[in-house]
Amino acid sequence: MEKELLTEEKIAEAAREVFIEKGMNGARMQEIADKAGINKSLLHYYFRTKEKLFAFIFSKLIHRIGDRLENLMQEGVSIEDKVKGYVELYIDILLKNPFLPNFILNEVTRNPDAIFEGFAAAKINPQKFFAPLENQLKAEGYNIDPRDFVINILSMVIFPLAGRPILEHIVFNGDKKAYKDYILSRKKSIVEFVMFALEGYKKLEVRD
Amino acid sequence: MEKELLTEEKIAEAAREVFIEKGMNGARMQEIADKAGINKSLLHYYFRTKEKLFAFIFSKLIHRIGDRLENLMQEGVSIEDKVKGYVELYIDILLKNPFLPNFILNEVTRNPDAIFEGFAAAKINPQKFFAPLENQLKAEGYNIDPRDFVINILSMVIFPLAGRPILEHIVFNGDKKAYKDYILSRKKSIVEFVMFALEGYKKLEVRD
DNA sequence: AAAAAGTTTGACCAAACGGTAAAAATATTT
DNA sequence: AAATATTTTTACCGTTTGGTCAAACTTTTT
Repeated sequence: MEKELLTEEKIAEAAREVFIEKGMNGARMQEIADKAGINKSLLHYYFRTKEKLFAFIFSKLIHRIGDRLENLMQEGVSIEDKVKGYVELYIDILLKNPFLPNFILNEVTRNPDAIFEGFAAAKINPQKFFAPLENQLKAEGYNIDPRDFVINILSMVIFPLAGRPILEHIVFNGDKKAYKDYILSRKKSIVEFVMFALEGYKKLEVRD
Repeated sequence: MEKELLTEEKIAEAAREVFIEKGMNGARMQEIADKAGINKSLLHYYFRTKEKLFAFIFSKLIHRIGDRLENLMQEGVSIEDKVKGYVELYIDILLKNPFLPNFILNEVTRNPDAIFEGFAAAKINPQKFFAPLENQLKAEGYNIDPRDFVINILSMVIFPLAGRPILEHIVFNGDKKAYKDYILSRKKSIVEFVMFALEGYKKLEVRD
């Protein structure tokens, strides 16, 4: 009884890799089995269907992301330091997991309902997130919609990594090192760009 | 001879819709045939393989995008007006084609080589694009890396539309109208955000 | 050590898929 | 109108894919 730990973990790790790289549609149960060094039947023994295996992997992934978001909401940290911390953390994570952004964008489009159950289970709560942020922005004199603030930063961090092949080819002529150096340089330049923009919102009258 | 026009166009339109929504892997020849109101064999009569059909559709798409990019590079238009024009044009296009960003991000990851042949054929030339832009930015006193300038704007325009299901659910609690209104409001707010940021770059010393 | 429970394997299946071949229908040329 | 070329349909094929089943092997319980 209860010796299943090793095998199940090998499967989970293999499935995570294949799913993230190929997506639900592109992933093959055979490939996952091979990568885990086991039989395809054994895969169905542990996770009866592909759908169930996928749901399991995705749910774990979302939980990890939810936890990380939570950690970013500590009080007593200035807006600038939050921006800096967020940008650095996520660029590092995404550089190590190049397929993650596309994977999430994809699956969330392919099957929204199933995905959002995962979000709900991970207790990702936007109101707990936006309300304090809005207060802090106002307290530090930045009169910007907190949604714009968050979404603009998210965009500038994630998009260049999600669109890696495009940038790498079109902007950097296939020079992988130049691309990676550029992405790393964005740790500074995004913070700079955001803080310059925020400076402009200091001068604005309070709106509605 | 040469009556093939109608059928071929019906196929192209159906294929475009299915490919953009489901991607190359998710698309089914049968679904394309059904949507075009024809037989599956007839589909293979016009475009022998799925790969060929996909290449044809993708190539047309890239060409249209390349043309639009070209139009945005006219001289004699201020940076602010270029930002404004670009943001408005692309938000409108992407609102009408919700699956386009994810589709391109996806296919470019799935099969880069084939895709970049398409880019090359569409004569998308980054150097012709970045050099004049850098000059104009400097001429107007904005000491910012033109790559940051372009990529940040691209990010802020495309990402919230590529991640529509996520934003719609997490930020707007499934309220589609609230989401769409917000995206439309970004036509102004992105320009504002960018111009505020650019203001900061005016004060910077010229860097290498 | 026998029985029972859990794990792993190999052989196999039905459905879905991309694709083909030849007949049938339609249009074009002579 | 007969012959020719083109377009469309019908029926089918080989592979791939997710999934099953019973047998074999291993571990745990009695």
